[in-house]
Amino acid sequence: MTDEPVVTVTIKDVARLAGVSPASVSRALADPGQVRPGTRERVHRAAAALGYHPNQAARALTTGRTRTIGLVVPDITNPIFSTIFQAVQGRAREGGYSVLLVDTGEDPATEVDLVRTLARQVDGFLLCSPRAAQEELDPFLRATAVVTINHRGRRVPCITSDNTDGARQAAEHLLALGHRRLAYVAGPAASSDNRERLRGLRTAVAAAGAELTDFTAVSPTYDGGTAAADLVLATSATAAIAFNDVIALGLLNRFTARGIGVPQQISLVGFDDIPFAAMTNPPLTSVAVAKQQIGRTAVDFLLDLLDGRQRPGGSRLMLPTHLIVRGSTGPAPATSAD
Amino acid sequence: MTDEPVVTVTIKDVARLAGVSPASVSRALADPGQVRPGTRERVHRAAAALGYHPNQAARALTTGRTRTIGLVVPDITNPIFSTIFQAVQGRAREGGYSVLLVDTGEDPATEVDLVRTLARQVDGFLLCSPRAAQEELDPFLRATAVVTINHRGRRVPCITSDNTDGARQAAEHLLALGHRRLAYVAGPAASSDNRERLRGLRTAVAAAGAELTDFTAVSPTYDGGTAAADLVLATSATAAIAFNDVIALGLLNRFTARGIGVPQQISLVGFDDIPFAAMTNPPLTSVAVAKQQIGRTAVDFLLDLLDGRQRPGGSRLMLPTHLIVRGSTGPAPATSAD
DNA sequence: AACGCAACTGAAATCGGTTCCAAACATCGG
DNA sequence: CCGATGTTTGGAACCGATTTCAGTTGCGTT
Repeated sequence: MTDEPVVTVTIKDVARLAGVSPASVSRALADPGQVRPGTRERVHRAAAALGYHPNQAARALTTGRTRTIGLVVPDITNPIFSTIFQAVQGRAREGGYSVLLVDTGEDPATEVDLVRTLARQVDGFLLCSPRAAQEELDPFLRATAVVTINHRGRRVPCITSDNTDGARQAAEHLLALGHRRLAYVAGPAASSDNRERLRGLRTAVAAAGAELTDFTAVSPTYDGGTAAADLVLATSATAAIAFNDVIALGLLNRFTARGIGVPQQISLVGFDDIPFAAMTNPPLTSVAVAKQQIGRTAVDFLLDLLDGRQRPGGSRLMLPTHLIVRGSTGPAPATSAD
Repeated sequence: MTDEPVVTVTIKDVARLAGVSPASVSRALADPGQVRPGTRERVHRAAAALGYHPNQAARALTTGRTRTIGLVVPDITNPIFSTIFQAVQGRAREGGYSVLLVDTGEDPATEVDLVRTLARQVDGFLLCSPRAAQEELDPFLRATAVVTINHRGRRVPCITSDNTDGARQAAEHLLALGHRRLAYVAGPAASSDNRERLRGLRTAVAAAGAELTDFTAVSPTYDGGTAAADLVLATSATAAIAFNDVIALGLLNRFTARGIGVPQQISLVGFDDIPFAAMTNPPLTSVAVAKQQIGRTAVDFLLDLLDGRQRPGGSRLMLPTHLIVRGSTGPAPATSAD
């Protein structure tokens, strides 16, 4: 049992051991060019010997930088968000940042509240699929650095997916299979993703002279999907598109439970291409988004913002989407062709 | 466009407005009993008027408390961990704490490394299903407050599930269905959960005079499961138990892909009872653990530790598990009864 | 009215870094 | 060899809170 001293080792301890002033230690560690090679060497050796790790709180106090970024998501159990988290954490760590994850439970009020109380503790926020109204969040966008993900804000840097095109791909796939009556199970009204997906569907469906009905799911969750399933079946739609895969899985489950064959009687398409989409029976056709790149780029944008760097291409990026066809979509049933 | 001052409002500003000293503001806000009702009233009004939020970094510097706890998980995309995160965040927030989520990517070295570098930034850690060897983490257990989840450490407070009993329930369920040759697809060797589950199976299977083969999955993930599926089929086992549901889903997928009927030809049981387990076809029989209570209690234990409170019952809790029978388990195939 | 005690308040020290400023030192050209 | 210049370095102020310590106030006694 090593009885190592649990006392905290401060910059002064390092300074004493290295035989320099605390100021020099700070410089040697932060900006090696400021200090003579010999001194730098001694400082580094001393720091290593003592196992010195700077106190982030003290550093934050003077610099005003916490080196922490807040990632705000509606529901971390949705794999789309946990995957984005991993990408964010990876990139953040490369830049020396930690990630404070905030789950708002899909509740706009909670979202606003948490952002407000945490605003002073982070250098900036990554707002992922915000559910709160733009106006609610506006005050913070002014006071704190913010990059939005999956949401096209007014003058905020943002990373989005090409939802309109993804929706078009999904619709055309279904239309090509002979479907003429489609149903869309929508997500949160505040979600710009949702609006864009709906718009993409409407355009493609209208161009083909087909029909589109839309419902709003109670919540963009599995249970929201099961609840919406019967509504979809009550229409005579032969294909359903869900706002996201989690809803789609809920639909699938309820369809199967009611003995409706997928895709024999109804085809089903989701969004996001979460890993579980490939595991269901039948596996789910889905519109894939670039989760990794979304997460990494969002961090890049935020760090640029914090460091006052200007992006050459501007801080708005729209990433392409692509349809992944699996077993949940098939030809429209012959019996319902009228 | 409201042109509100974006300048930070400090305790001095509040003090000036309230006509008292900063010290009194601090007292009025922190400990209302210390200060006269009239003063308290004025301070609160001033703070509210200015929208004062104390600077956490400054507070952390004097108090030595960051009011942040670190939750370390192997893989946040595994729903068991994201669910635990939600429970942890909920309870932490009630106590005025934020949660720094750390995903180690199932890598023991990363785990040790991240814990080391973040140790100074949090008041304590919740180590969830740690993959690193006990000795590796020991130094931190001394220096930082730590509560382990899903891992029985030596003298560390811990929250675990009754894995042995859960495994027993699973085994007896299968034995009752007539299965005589079982296979266990194991998880990480460092996981005490894994060891206990294996032990529980061994005991129950031995008592019934049946057979148990075990394999170690490449990783406790979906892909690990698909990879292990063929190994399982190569034995003549009629039932497989997986270390967790994610592995089980991988097995299920591969079984289905190879045309093996579940449960007609092979029965399948997972652990954790993640929401997706109910969504597959067939839905997965699984051993449920008390995710919510695990997360909440872990926070309680950690806060007790930080505040120097002593738990009456000691800081070790084992929560019961229970088998949830779904469609993936059925009678052993008659043809293979020998 | 004077006294003692308790409750309240403010000044100042402190936490552990960073950074400005000025002093010390080294380097170079003339 | 001297002064001018540029590079390193240490001292001290500062960030924004908390907390100790001592001083002030208010109140109840006698």
